[in-house]
Amino acid sequence: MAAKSPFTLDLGDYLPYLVNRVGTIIADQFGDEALAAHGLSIAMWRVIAALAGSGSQRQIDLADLTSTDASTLSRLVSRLVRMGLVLRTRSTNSNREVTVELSTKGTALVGRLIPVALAYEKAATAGLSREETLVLKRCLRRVYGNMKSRNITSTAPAAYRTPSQGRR
Amino acid sequence: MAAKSPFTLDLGDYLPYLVNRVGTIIADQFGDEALAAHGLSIAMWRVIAALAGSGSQRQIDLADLTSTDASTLSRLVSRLVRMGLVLRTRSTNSNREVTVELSTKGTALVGRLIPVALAYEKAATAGLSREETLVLKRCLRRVYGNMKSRNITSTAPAAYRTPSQGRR
DNA sequence: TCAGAATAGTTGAAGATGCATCTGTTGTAA
DNA sequence: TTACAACAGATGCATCTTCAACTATTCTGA
Repeated sequence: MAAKSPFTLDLGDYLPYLVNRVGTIIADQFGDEALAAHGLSIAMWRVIAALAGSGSQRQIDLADLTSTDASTLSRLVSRLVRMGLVLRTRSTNSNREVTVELSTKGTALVGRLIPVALAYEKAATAGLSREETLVLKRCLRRVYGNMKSRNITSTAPAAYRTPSQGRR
Repeated sequence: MAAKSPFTLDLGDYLPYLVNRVGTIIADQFGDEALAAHGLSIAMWRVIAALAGSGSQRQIDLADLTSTDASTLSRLVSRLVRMGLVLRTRSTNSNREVTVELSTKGTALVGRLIPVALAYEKAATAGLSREETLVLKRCLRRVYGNMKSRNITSTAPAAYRTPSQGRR
């Protein structure tokens, strides 16, 4: 096998490349084939899916959860409110916060889309053994944790995590 | 362990979610910390990295290689040409095609960035064993192949692939 | 308690992106 | 050949995203 020089780049073995193209192709297909018919974009789907998965959220937490800029999310939520899929109410415990939750209509829609989303996931992982799929997901969680803490340590003083952190 | 209902969504176990957030966090950090200083966006980096990894390309192949829309790529290349990083020449064998290649300056820049990119990849996979990293990458390639062929079969008549197709 | 910092959310404006469309070129088959 | 389809690339336009600036609220500690 060829030696790996630090000055050449093998895209097929470069993790950020692999991750980006997988994320793009799944989002494109799911968006075109499953979401478009409901007038939803991928960004909107991410919001209602996060609400379905984690319950009512403050906008800022939703932004983090969906990897969306807070300002983009603000406009996205406005749009979803206009569509009648989510409710935006002032948070009970703080007057500057806002709570976003699924409406009845939003719950119904996301409930119909979740099986479709899971079917896409199944198609995506076709041919992988159960163990491989577990490793794949566990590794992705770990990679995210690695990058996230890298970010934190550069902001906060020294919030190091043990090399065997989990995050489950 | 809790049973997996087809009507609830556990984001932390949902592949498209895991992939999207990993792709986003790596791109954001690499973009802000490594590319911005050179006046490069992630989209531009993807183009020059693809050229470094796979050599001169037609625009349409570059578009596929970088998961970028052909029209976006057209403008991206124009920008990179203006920056002196790539050259756009009429293809020798076809007059409607264009060949994009790295300039000397572009080659030099990408050569300095590749080690940085690989360092980010290393940071991202910290704590994963060599075997886990191999499985991770292999699975991502397979997932991409799965989605790509799904797409092809929906366009072409019946170009089915065997359930154990590879794609390396 | 009170001033200043931090936080949550919104908005304006610039830039990026994606879709539809256009031009020009190449491939196909009658 | 000639007509038509397919393809590569560029561009107009609408939309989306991002960054910075702004308002309003809450937290902090002197």
